[in-house]
Amino acid sequence: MPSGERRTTLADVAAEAGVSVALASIVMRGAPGAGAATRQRVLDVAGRLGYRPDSRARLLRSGRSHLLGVVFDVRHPFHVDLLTGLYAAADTAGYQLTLSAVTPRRDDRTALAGLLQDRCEALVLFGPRTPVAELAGISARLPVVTLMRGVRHRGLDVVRTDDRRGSQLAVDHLVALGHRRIAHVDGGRSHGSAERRQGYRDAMRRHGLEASARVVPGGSGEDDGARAARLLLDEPPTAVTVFNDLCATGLLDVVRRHGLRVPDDLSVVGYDDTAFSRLAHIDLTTVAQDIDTMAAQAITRAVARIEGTPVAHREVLLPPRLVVRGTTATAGSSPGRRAGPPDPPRR
Amino acid sequence: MPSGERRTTLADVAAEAGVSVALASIVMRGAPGAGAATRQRVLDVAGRLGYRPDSRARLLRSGRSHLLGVVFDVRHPFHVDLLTGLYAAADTAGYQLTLSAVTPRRDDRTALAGLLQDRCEALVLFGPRTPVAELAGISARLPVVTLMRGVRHRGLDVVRTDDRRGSQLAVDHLVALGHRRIAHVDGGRSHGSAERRQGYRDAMRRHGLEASARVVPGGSGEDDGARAARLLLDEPPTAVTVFNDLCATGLLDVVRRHGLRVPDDLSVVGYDDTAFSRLAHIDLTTVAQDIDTMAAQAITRAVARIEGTPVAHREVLLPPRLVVRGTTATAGSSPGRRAGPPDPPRR
DNA sequence: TTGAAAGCGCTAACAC
DNA sequence: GTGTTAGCGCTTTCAA
Repeated sequence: MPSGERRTTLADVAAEAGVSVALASIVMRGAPGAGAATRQRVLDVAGRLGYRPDSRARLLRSGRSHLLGVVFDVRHPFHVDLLTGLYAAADTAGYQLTLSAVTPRRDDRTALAGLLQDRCEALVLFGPRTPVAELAGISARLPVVTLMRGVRHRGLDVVRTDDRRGSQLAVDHLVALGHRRIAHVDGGRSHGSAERRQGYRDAMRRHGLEASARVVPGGSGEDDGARAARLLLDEPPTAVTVFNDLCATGLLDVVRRHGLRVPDDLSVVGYDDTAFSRLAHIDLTTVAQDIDTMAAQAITRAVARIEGTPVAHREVLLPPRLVVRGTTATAGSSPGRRAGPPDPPRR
Repeated sequence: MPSGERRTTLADVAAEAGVSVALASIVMRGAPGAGAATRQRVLDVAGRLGYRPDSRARLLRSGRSHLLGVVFDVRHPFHVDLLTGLYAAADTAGYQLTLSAVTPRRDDRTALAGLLQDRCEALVLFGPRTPVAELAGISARLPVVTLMRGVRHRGLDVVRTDDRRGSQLAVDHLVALGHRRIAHVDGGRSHGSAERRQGYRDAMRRHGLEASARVVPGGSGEDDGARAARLLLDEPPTAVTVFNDLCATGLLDVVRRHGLRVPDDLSVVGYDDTAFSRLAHIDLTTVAQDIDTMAAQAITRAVARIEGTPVAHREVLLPPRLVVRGTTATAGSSPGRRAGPPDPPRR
């Protein structure tokens, strides 16, 4: 019956070990100032009693919480992937993470409010939809680091991938394969959409291909990709860069049903290196964001702000990386599957 | 500069409003026992000062935390999907969730330890790999609800899908389509593997098909599916049920490359209804678990244990549901894509 | 309806 | 080395 006895407190341990609470506290924290024998005895008793320090009481007293609040969206696989690196980085920096999720039924504001009550020392927000004014208001009380969203405000730190550069990498890759008629499927109102489109435009211009540039309305979903494919089909290009991977799979499906072979007739580049892109079945060439560095930078920033370390720039722009898989090939290439190795190692 | 002033406390609000802290506390909690005018005044001051109650201090004093600890694994999309329903259910029950993630670099034990310090009133564990003995030990101190793992222990609550029944649904579906030579790709050491295999065996026997039953070693990854496909290829059945969706995609990829058409030459049923299975490109017939009910049941259980409400059974077994998509068709069917509606209504 | 006082479990000064 | 004292921000008796 769990509700029966009170749980073991530091006082219980101290009493059992025959020392004062303060001394027991010193031992439990691993702080200097306790005899070796005593230390061992207290530790033994604590273990035997199944003692677990109460982090709340501990933090309440010590003022600091060493807690970093994280808001992520369960719908975005990329967010979830980021958590791995974030935990590792926080651990290294000596901080704990407290997670609050955004779900289809739980918005940004709710997720944020929960963290604010938990007395986090800083907030790490994954692609927040919260208005900048609101974020700014919060950042007046505690440091806020924004990931994957280019908010421009002097109180907010931003860590994001250079999406413009990412699109350029995609176009450069296709041009190197001999493509000239390269289209771009837009992301609509999604974050990063404008940057990715601009990167495409820049690259086309740089290659002297502005004349054959073509931007088709798309979006972030599979449906959007399918719709874009139909628009493209009247006068198909030889290659296309797509806003993101999910949209790209929608496009792939439609063009294949219309008899186009990928990559023989059409090369396709996605964006984000979403988990499913790696499936042998999809095997999508895509632009990857450097997840681990993003995570590390976010934590570094947050900690620097908390501890008052000077930080040069408010915004960290990370270089993207092209992951070449099976949906891109040389322009006008003959049928046949590429012979290369499946995937470069990750992580 | 966020580090400047101390944050507003209840004492500040009380002082500013000219009342005692105790009274201010009553107002902030919405507890009865304060005059309407006073109530309004305190609320106004709190709003003006941007006061946020400190949950830690509050919980420390009141003893109860109304906090439910959740351990999930970032690698499992299914876990992430569950969070949505879990937040909703917890909210309804008047509890907060505190999340702790398992990652490739952060194990079950670490995730659990973090929550234990946070003084959760109960734990909800998603497919925990922790040894039963350890879980049992924890459950002596606070209620533990396990999801998606059939631990048998009198102190642990279990909420899971009837995987045996799930495999049977898959086989029944295939038999109804006229298949008789149906194989099963095993999940190896993964959780649920034995149940799913047993369900397959039961169903084959029930249909008088034991003679043509065939279990091929597989696993939970795409590679495992590919390997299984090669084993199957020497004497291919007309249909196959696969341990999970990821394994199924690996199998699909290989059999297609060997010239087999799906579903014309081979029907394939996956398991889990993982997000990518819905992609038009993959369009996998699969067995779905009832995510929302699982979430609701988990919370209901946890809360019942906390509040001492009697609960009939330790284990809740939820019925699975078959989702028919494009990888299954009648045995020996001629080429052509199925014409039916995309997804049938539940059950 | 309101306030004073005690104390949740712990840490941080300081004394011994 | 070790114990004493005070108090983090809040809720909770209990008395006024």
